[in-house]
Amino acid sequence: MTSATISSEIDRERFAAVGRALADPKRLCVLETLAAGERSVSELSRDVGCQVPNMSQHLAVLRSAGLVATRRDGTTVYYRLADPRVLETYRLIQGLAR
Amino acid sequence: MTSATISSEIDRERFAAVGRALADPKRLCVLETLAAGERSVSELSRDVGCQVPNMSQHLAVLRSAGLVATRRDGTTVYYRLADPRVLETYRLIQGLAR
DNA sequence: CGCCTACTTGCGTATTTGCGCAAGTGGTGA
DNA sequence: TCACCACTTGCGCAAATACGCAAGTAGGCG
Repeated sequence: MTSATISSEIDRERFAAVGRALADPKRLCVLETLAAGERSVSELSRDVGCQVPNMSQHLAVLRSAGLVATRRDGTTVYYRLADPRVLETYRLIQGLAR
Repeated sequence: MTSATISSEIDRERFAAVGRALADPKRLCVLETLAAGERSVSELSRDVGCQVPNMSQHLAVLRSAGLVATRRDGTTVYYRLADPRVLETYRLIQGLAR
């Protein structure tokens, strides 16, 4: 299956949303961190090096693109990678960027 | 190899450039079109549905991200996918976007 | 050389995006 | 109920981006 599959404009818009989620270094850093296991917002904020509200916004982008999922425990929200293919995709991108 | 590989900030910036190239529906349409074989700028412009200068800029983004390559024949410039992994990555993204 | 075609680049503008900071929401425990 | 903690949301601003249009560049041909 090397043939071209032409998508609808609406579908391409959804695919582009995934691309946009992968278009920021901080969000990629989040994915790398989450590859080691789930993390709370404040932990991610500290590890990635940005303020908590900013991290929350980045996580919202990743979440709405379907790349991460959440679990709540008390007042703490834990984020994790939503699918192994997220890392797979990121690794492919890393390989392309040379 | 499920462990996390933490990249440098500089590397993540390059990875993010690939993500940015994949963050626009028109550019994704270009990739789908090029999956069927190389195309000239004017052909892509017609197929994707935008003006030639606009297409040229989109192609410059894809080119600087290393996703497409060019060949010149006379005054015509033909673009093609630079690597099979480009399509592979795009297909993974399509799969993630559900 | 002049002229045409194919493409690239520059420029102005409207829209989007990342960020900091302030304010709001929601769960927990005294 | 009150205070506290973790997180989300709203707002304003600077920077980046997509687009249309005009102008510039480059190769081919008479």
